[in-house]
Amino acid sequence: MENHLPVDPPPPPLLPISPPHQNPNFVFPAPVGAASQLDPQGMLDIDWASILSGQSNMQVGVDQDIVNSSYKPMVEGGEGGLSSSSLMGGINNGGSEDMEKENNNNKEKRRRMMKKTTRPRFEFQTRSADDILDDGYRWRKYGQKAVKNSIYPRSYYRCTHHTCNVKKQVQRLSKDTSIVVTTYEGIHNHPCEKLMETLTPLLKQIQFLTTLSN
DNA sequence: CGTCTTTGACCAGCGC
DNA sequence: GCGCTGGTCAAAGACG
Repeated sequence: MENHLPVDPPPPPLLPISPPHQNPNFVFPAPVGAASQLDPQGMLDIDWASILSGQSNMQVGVDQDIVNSSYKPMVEGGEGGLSSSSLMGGINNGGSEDMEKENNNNKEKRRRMMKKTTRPRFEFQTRSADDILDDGYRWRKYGQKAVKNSIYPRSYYRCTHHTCNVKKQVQRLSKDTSIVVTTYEGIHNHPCEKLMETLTPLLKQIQFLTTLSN
Protein backbone atom coordinates (compact mmCIF):
# COMPACT_ATOMS: atom_id res chain seq x y z
CA MET A 1 0.00 0.00 0.00
CA GLU A 2 0.98 3.60 0.12
CA ASN A 3 1.60 3.72 3.81
CA HIS A 4 5.30 4.05 3.47
CA LEU A 5 7.16 7.16 4.37
CA PRO A 6 10.45 7.41 2.52
CA VAL A 7 13.21 8.89 4.56
CA ASP A 8 15.41 10.07 1.74
CA PRO A 9 14.52 12.75 -0.72
CA PRO A 10 13.23 11.46 -4.04
CA PRO A 11 16.05 10.14 -6.13
CA PRO A 12 16.69 11.79 -9.43
CA PRO A 13 16.29 11.22 -12.33
CA LEU A 14 13.03 9.39 -12.04
CA LEU A 15 10.30 11.73 -11.05
CA PRO A 16 8.14 11.30 -8.11
CA ILE A 17 6.40 9.45 -6.62
CA SER A 18 7.66 11.74 -4.14
CA PRO A 19 5.27 12.59 -1.42
CA PRO A 20 4.32 16.23 -1.67
CA HIS A 21 4.11 16.44 2.09
CA GLN A 22 7.83 15.89 2.21
CA ASN A 23 8.59 18.82 0.03
CA PRO A 24 5.77 21.23 -0.62
CA ASN A 25 7.56 22.83 -3.52
CA PHE A 26 8.56 19.62 -5.17
CA VAL A 27 8.72 19.84 -8.91
CA PHE A 28 6.27 17.53 -10.55
CA PRO A 29 6.37 16.48 -14.17
CA ALA A 30 4.15 17.99 -16.72
CA PRO A 31 0.61 18.33 -15.50
CA VAL A 32 -1.95 17.68 -18.16
CA GLY A 33 -3.13 20.76 -19.94
CA ALA A 34 -0.37 22.95 -18.61
CA ALA A 35 2.01 22.46 -21.49
CA SER A 36 2.26 26.15 -22.28
CA GLN A 37 3.54 26.92 -18.82
CA LEU A 38 6.27 24.37 -18.93
CA ASP A 39 9.92 24.96 -19.23
CA PRO A 40 11.85 22.96 -21.84
CA GLN A 41 12.20 20.04 -19.49
CA GLY A 42 8.50 19.86 -19.00
CA MET A 43 8.66 20.78 -15.37
CA LEU A 44 6.42 23.04 -13.40
CA ASP A 45 6.61 24.28 -9.86
CA ILE A 46 3.62 23.28 -7.86
CA ASP A 47 2.81 24.56 -4.42
CA TRP A 48 1.63 21.23 -3.08
CA ALA A 49 1.10 22.48 0.42
CA SER A 50 -1.35 25.11 -0.73
CA ILE A 51 -3.16 22.86 -3.14
CA LEU A 52 -3.58 20.02 -0.73
CA SER A 53 -4.64 22.23 2.11
CA GLY A 54 -7.17 23.99 -0.06
CA GLN A 55 -5.50 27.37 0.28
CA SER A 56 -4.64 27.65 -3.35
CA ASN A 57 -6.85 28.14 -6.34
CA MET A 58 -4.09 26.96 -8.59
CA GLN A 59 -5.38 24.73 -11.32
CA VAL A 60 -3.04 22.06 -12.43
CA GLY A 61 -4.09 20.06 -15.41
CA VAL A 62 -7.69 20.90 -14.78
CA ASP A 63 -10.00 18.39 -16.30
CA GLN A 64 -10.86 19.28 -19.86
CA ASP A 65 -14.60 19.02 -19.28
CA ILE A 66 -14.37 21.56 -16.54
CA VAL A 67 -12.24 23.93 -18.58
CA ASN A 68 -14.78 23.83 -21.35
CA SER A 69 -17.73 24.23 -19.10
CA SER A 70 -18.38 26.41 -16.12
CA TYR A 71 -15.56 25.50 -13.84
CA LYS A 72 -15.01 27.95 -11.04
CA PRO A 73 -11.92 27.72 -8.89
CA MET A 74 -13.86 27.56 -5.71
CA VAL A 75 -13.46 25.57 -2.58
CA GLU A 76 -16.46 23.44 -1.98
CA GLY A 77 -18.24 24.58 1.12
CA GLY A 78 -19.14 22.33 4.00
CA GLU A 79 -22.82 22.27 3.35
CA GLY A 80 -22.38 22.08 -0.38
CA GLY A 81 -20.41 18.91 -0.19
CA LEU A 82 -21.76 15.47 -0.08
CA SER A 83 -22.18 14.12 3.36
CA SER A 84 -21.76 10.45 3.00
CA SER A 85 -23.62 9.81 6.21
CA SER A 86 -26.69 11.65 5.06
CA LEU A 87 -26.59 10.61 1.47
CA MET A 88 -25.56 7.03 1.93
CA GLY A 89 -28.43 6.44 4.26
CA GLY A 90 -31.38 4.27 3.54
CA ILE A 91 -29.95 0.83 3.65
CA ASN A 92 -32.77 -1.51 2.97
CA ASN A 93 -33.03 -3.66 6.03
CA GLY A 94 -36.75 -3.73 6.38
CA GLY A 95 -38.80 -4.20 3.32
CA SER A 96 -41.57 -1.79 4.16
CA GLU A 97 -42.78 0.27 1.25
CA ASP A 98 -41.95 3.55 2.98
CA MET A 99 -38.43 2.51 3.68
CA GLU A 100 -37.97 1.40 0.14
CA LYS A 101 -39.33 4.70 -1.11
CA GLU A 102 -37.01 6.64 1.14
CA ASN A 103 -34.16 4.47 0.05
CA ASN A 104 -34.87 5.24 -3.56
CA ASN A 105 -35.22 8.93 -2.79
CA ASN A 106 -31.85 8.99 -1.10
CA LYS A 107 -30.25 7.21 -3.98
CA GLU A 108 -31.82 9.64 -6.39
CA LYS A 109 -30.76 12.61 -4.32
CA ARG A 110 -27.21 11.35 -4.10
CA ARG A 111 -26.97 10.87 -7.83
CA ARG A 112 -28.34 14.30 -8.58
CA MET A 113 -26.01 15.87 -6.09
CA MET A 114 -23.02 14.12 -7.53
CA LYS A 115 -24.00 15.21 -10.98
CA LYS A 116 -24.68 18.78 -10.03
CA THR A 117 -21.78 19.63 -7.81
CA THR A 118 -18.83 21.06 -9.64
CA ARG A 119 -15.72 20.22 -7.75
CA PRO A 120 -12.16 21.29 -8.34
CA ARG A 121 -10.20 18.64 -10.17
CA PHE A 122 -6.47 18.40 -10.50
CA GLU A 123 -4.84 15.98 -12.85
CA PHE A 124 -1.20 14.95 -12.63
CA GLN A 125 0.93 12.75 -14.76
CA THR A 126 3.74 11.14 -12.86
CA ARG A 127 6.43 8.84 -14.09
CA SER A 128 6.49 6.00 -11.65
CA ALA A 129 6.62 2.26 -11.36
CA ASP A 130 4.03 2.46 -8.61
CA ASP A 131 0.43 3.18 -9.46
CA ILE A 132 -0.22 4.81 -6.15
CA LEU A 133 1.23 8.24 -5.57
CA ASP A 134 1.91 8.68 -1.88
CA ASP A 135 0.46 12.11 -1.27
CA GLY A 136 0.29 11.85 2.49
CA TYR A 137 -3.41 11.18 2.73
CA ARG A 138 -5.11 7.87 3.38
CA TRP A 139 -7.28 6.49 0.60
CA ARG A 140 -9.73 3.65 0.35
CA LYS A 141 -10.23 1.95 -2.97
CA TYR A 142 -13.90 1.64 -3.87
CA GLY A 143 -13.82 0.55 -7.45
CA GLN A 144 -11.84 -0.44 -10.47
CA LYS A 145 -12.96 -0.34 -14.07
CA ALA A 146 -11.55 -1.28 -17.40
CA VAL A 147 -11.64 1.85 -19.53
CA LYS A 148 -11.93 2.23 -23.24
CA ASN A 149 -8.75 2.67 -25.28
CA SER A 150 -6.58 1.58 -22.43
CA ILE A 151 -5.22 -1.78 -21.50
CA TYR A 152 -4.90 -0.67 -17.87
CA PRO A 153 -7.86 -0.39 -15.53
CA ARG A 154 -8.79 2.84 -13.77
CA SER A 155 -8.90 2.71 -9.99
CA TYR A 156 -11.21 4.81 -7.85
CA TYR A 157 -10.20 5.96 -4.38
CA ARG A 158 -11.92 7.96 -1.65
CA CYS A 159 -10.25 9.77 1.24
CA THR A 160 -10.77 7.75 4.41
CA HIS A 161 -11.18 10.78 6.65
CA HIS A 162 -14.80 10.67 7.81
CA THR A 163 -15.63 14.28 7.02
CA CYS A 164 -13.66 14.44 3.82
CA ASN A 165 -15.21 13.67 0.47
CA VAL A 166 -12.20 13.93 -1.79
CA LYS A 167 -11.81 11.30 -4.47
CA LYS A 168 -9.07 10.36 -6.82
CA GLN A 169 -8.74 8.27 -9.92
CA VAL A 170 -5.55 6.51 -10.86
CA GLN A 171 -4.80 5.17 -14.30
CA ARG A 172 -1.69 4.16 -16.17
CA LEU A 173 -1.29 5.46 -19.69
CA SER A 174 -1.38 2.74 -22.32
CA LYS A 175 0.69 4.93 -24.65
CA ASP A 176 3.48 5.34 -22.15
CA THR A 177 3.19 2.69 -19.51
CA SER A 178 5.66 4.42 -17.24
CA ILE A 179 3.26 7.30 -16.73
CA VAL A 180 0.52 7.25 -14.13
CA VAL A 181 -2.32 9.74 -14.37
CA THR A 182 -3.80 10.73 -11.01
CA THR A 183 -6.92 12.87 -10.91
CA TYR A 184 -7.92 14.47 -7.62
CA GLU A 185 -11.51 15.61 -7.22
CA GLY A 186 -12.33 17.97 -4.39
CA ILE A 187 -10.22 19.50 -1.68
CA HIS A 188 -9.35 18.00 1.67
CA ASN A 189 -10.98 19.67 4.65
CA HIS A 190 -8.48 18.26 7.12
CA PRO A 191 -4.72 18.41 7.56
CA CYS A 192 -2.45 15.95 5.87
CA GLU A 193 -1.90 13.17 8.39
CA LYS A 194 1.58 12.26 7.28
CA LEU A 195 2.63 15.88 7.11
CA MET A 196 1.60 16.27 10.74
CA GLU A 197 3.33 13.01 11.61
CA THR A 198 6.52 14.28 10.03
CA LEU A 199 6.35 17.76 11.45
CA THR A 200 5.33 17.01 15.02
CA PRO A 201 8.67 15.55 16.19
CA LEU A 202 10.51 18.32 14.41
CA LEU A 203 8.43 20.98 16.09
CA LYS A 204 8.97 19.32 19.45
CA GLN A 205 12.69 19.29 18.85
CA ILE A 206 12.68 22.96 17.89
CA GLN A 207 10.71 23.80 21.00
CA PHE A 208 13.15 21.82 23.10
CA LEU A 209 16.17 23.53 21.55
CA THR A 210 14.52 26.90 21.99
CA THR A 211 14.01 26.28 25.69
CA LEU A 212 17.64 25.21 26.00
CA SER A 213 18.97 28.34 24.33
CA ASN A 214 16.85 30.56 26.58
C1' DC B 1 -11.52 -8.22 14.67
C1' DG B 2 -11.15 -4.08 12.19
C1' DT B 3 -9.61 -2.29 7.93
C1' DC B 4 -8.92 -2.53 3.26
C1' DT B 5 -9.18 -4.59 -1.56
C1' DT B 6 -11.51 -7.11 -5.04
C1' DT B 7 -15.08 -7.67 -8.14
C1' DG B 8 -19.64 -8.34 -10.11
C1' DA B 9 -23.76 -5.80 -10.38
C1' DC B 10 -26.28 -1.75 -10.92
C1' DC B 11 -27.39 2.75 -12.72
C1' DA B 12 -27.29 7.11 -15.47
C1' DG B 13 -25.77 9.52 -19.46
C1' DC B 14 -25.03 9.54 -24.16
C1' DG B 15 -24.99 8.43 -29.06
C1' DC B 16 -27.15 5.92 -32.63
C1' DG C 1 -35.23 1.49 -27.25
C1' DC C 2 -30.67 -0.41 -27.16
C1' DG C 3 -25.93 -0.88 -26.36
C1' DC C 4 -21.78 1.16 -24.64
C1' DT C 5 -19.23 3.49 -21.13
C1' DG C 6 -17.97 5.49 -16.74
C1' DG C 7 -18.85 5.86 -11.85
C1' DT C 8 -20.46 3.76 -7.63
C1' DC C 9 -22.18 0.24 -4.43
C1' DA C 10 -21.74 -3.52 -1.45
C1' DA C 11 -20.80 -8.40 -0.31
C1' DA C 12 -17.09 -11.35 0.23
C1' DG C 13 -12.58 -12.28 1.08
C1' DA C 14 -7.68 -11.11 2.42
C1' DC C 15 -4.63 -9.31 5.56
C1' DG C 16 -2.19 -7.65 9.71
